[in-house]
Amino acid sequence: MATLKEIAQAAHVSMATVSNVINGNHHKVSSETVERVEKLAREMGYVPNQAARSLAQRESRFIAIISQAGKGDNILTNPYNAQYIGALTVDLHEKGYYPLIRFTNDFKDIDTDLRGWNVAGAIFNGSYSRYLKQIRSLPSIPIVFTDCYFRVPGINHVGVDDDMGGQLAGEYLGKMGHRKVAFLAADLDSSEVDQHRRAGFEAGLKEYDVELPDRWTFRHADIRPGTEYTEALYQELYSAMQTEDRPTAFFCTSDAIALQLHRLMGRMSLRVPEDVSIIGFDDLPFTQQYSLPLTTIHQDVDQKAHLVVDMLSRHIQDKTLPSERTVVGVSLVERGSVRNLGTKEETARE
Amino acid sequence: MATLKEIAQAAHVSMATVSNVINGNHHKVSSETVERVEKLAREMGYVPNQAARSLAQRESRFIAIISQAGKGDNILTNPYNAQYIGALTVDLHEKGYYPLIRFTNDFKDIDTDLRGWNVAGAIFNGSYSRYLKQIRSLPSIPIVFTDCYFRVPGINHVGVDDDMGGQLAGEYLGKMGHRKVAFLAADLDSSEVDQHRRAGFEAGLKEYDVELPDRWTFRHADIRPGTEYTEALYQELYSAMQTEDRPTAFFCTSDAIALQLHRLMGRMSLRVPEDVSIIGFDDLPFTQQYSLPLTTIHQDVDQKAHLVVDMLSRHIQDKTLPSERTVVGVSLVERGSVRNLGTKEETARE
DNA sequence: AAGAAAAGGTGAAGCGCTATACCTTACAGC
DNA sequence: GCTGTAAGGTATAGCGCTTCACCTTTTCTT
Repeated sequence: MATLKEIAQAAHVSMATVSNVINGNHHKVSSETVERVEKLAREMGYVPNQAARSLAQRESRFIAIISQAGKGDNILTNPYNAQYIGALTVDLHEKGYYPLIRFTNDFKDIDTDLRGWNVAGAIFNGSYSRYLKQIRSLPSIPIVFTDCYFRVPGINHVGVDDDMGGQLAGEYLGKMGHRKVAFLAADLDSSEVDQHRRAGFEAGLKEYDVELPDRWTFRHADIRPGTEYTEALYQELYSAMQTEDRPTAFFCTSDAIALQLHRLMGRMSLRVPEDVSIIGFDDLPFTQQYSLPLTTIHQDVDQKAHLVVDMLSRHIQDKTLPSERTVVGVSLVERGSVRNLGTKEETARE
Repeated sequence: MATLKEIAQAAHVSMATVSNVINGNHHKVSSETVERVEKLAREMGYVPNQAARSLAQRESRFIAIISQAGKGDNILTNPYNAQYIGALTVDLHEKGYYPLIRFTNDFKDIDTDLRGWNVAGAIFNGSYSRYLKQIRSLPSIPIVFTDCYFRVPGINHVGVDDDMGGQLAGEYLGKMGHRKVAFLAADLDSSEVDQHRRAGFEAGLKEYDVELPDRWTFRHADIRPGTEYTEALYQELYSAMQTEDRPTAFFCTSDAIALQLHRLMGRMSLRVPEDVSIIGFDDLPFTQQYSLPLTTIHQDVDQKAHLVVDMLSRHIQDKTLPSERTVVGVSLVERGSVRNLGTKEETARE
């Protein structure tokens, strides 16, 4: 509860000097004074008042983390978001920042947070392109966008090579002899990420002359069990799987969806990979605990968080830095959820 | 970027009046003035500066969420924490508060956060009892403790009926004819929650004259795959399961651990529930996606978060309120991971 | 030896808001 | 007509910190 003023009085120096000591501007202060002030501050249990500091500096140590969600939605139920936001939080703390977390789609909320708290920077996760004009009108703080595909210059972006991920999945299924494949996304219509994964998937399949038919593109999966969306998906899948002409493999845009699919297939008494193959996307630590050894596209979420925080903090420190774009690579992790149907070449070789 | 002062000038009223309008103290202002000021504020895009407000009021709209973790640990990897902290965040936003999230075990960090930001309240998750004296010395803000067992009066606490949960598990295994049972916790030595679940478990077993031997109490499970802790656990489990005299059932203190166990059993080619039965704890939405239909003890995490935020906000509004303790009930959810070994009575009935 | 520059320091204006004390007018009650 | 009080409003002193302009003394440079 001691204030900077009290420290100054006790140390017989000015507030300016104490401020310099506390903030590490030691070049302005003799080392004896530094020591004396630091000792006193420690003894008196001094903790700087962040509100006062933010007010005086017109900038806080907050970084806004904005993630898409409806009002009242708990997006941390999704393990990808949890892992990613947790990693961001850890990295931010290490750089002396605090995460200001807001799960919303409402631009008014975002605006109020960003301006009200004088945040030092912001991280936008998801497809916020429709708010582009409004985001541009914000006070000019550094922003890093992730999980989105803006088509404008001058923004910082950390992306994942979604096209390549899709392509790897497509090529792999092709190589394993699958010619009738399906695609399953959480929200294909509004997620640019999902769209790119699909495009890459089609490209990968094309190398093996496989087409992805529209009727086997499932656009709206819900990862929670027992919701109406999940039931609707089940019905859709059920009718697709009951015909003789049915897909032999599914590419899902996340592991969470892949596991959901696995469960729904189980309800139809279809086994993975014996009856149907599944390939996922993400390869989160938690997924690996599942009994199903899921073949999936690996992305390094922790590294992504690292890059985001690093990029952002550099742009906060030097506002003249030109905008940057980084893409995190992906790789295929072969486990056991895709069956090898054999092809002419493949079987010949073995 | 407009300030309150500018609104005041534009509306030809004092700053005090604008402040009253913005903060809803309408009883001091005529309704025409209210309308005029609100209109102007909207037009000028006014957003209150939270730092200035916190400074003037000596209290911010932040609620600190303190959760146990080592430095650098991403506790949101654990799905229970993710669900719980996500739910807290949503509930706090609905009441106009902001979560100030800190994952740490270091009291200095906690102290700095709480005092530096002038938080309105705090939520401590985990076994912080060793810091009791220091917590008591904090500026007197309302605090709610969860997932812990303090033995002192005067604190607010929202707990889960861990003893009952353990007991239900014990009784159930007893009823299903299991006489050789094991127990698996994440961190039995330092988690009071785990200790209570174990005590309840023993009590439940005792009703069926079953004992929980010490050699079958596994204290340190790691939910991540492939870590050295996990490998160590595997070795321990392996030697326990290779003898003729081996446990037929396990009670795990969380679903995440139960899934880990399931996986490790799979590595030993032991099937659940055919070769070994497993009962978990938590029943999170995400767990239900797992292919193993896990019998588990259900706790309502969302409701818990609700109770915590409600209790805390009441205590913030009225600091004279006496301390409260609430316990959230649990129930057994029977799925299919426990095998019925049959007992004299049971088999007789069927 | 003189001037420049570096080192070490001070004072006080403000950042944007809240809250307290106080002021004015209207009018109800007797 | 006088008082009491409610309604509607104002002026301003902080909250705790940073920062800028400025001041003094010491230490080079040439």
